[in-house]
Amino acid sequence: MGRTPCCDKQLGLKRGPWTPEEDKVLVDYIQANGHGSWRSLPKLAGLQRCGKSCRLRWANYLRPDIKRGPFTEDEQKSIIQLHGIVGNKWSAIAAQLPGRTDNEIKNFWNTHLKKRLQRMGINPDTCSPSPPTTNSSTSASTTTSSTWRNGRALALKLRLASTSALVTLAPTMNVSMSTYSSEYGTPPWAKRSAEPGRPTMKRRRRALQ
DNA sequence: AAACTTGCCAACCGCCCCTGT
DNA sequence: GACAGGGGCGGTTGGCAAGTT
Repeated sequence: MGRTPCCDKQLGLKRGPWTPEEDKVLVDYIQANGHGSWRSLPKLAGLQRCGKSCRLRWANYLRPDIKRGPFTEDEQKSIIQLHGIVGNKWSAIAAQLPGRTDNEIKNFWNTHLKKRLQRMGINPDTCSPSPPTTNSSTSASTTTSSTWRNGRALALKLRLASTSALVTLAPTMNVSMSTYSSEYGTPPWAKRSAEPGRPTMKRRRRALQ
């Protein structure tokens, strides 16, 4: 229904890593004109990229308000707590961490936090102590890819359920509604989506080049 | 020093939702 | 109400650097 073929399928569009020249073209264009329609942006800016790629590059890397550098202890705690509540809703988590991108948080979770929790004997999916993997589908925090296949539907449900959802989910993480609100402000599911364009940590490899 | 393995992360892919017609 | 276009999201992948053998 209404789904268009990915713009990436167009012939002649460049893919892969962005060059500094492309970055500059994109930044200059957006700063001068705003991004407007992402689909038409590449043509207007003179980029051989699809709009989706431009949006991702801007959101994850080029935006000026991106916070670079390692995650602080507080940020890590926040990620763990929020993940226990909303699961793999990276955009919702990112919305609570100014300057961090969903992609960055997702990568950090998968490469650092998940392993750390596992080493501590904590199930990263449920944030509960060393649960025997029972495949219980009743846990709202069960975040395997299959369970969260329709993650956006869940996000919608959370938004609709509003506070009651938090009341249901919070016990998993020992986070009460008042605690959550005071610490993080508006719950992520109360927002339509994450704040667009939270760019990414600079790439270590590139920095070394 | 070379070969191999592991860790990391930017970018891609495909799905779904929202909005306008 | 149905459809189409566009944007956003989460999962996955590819490639490079660092570490190990």
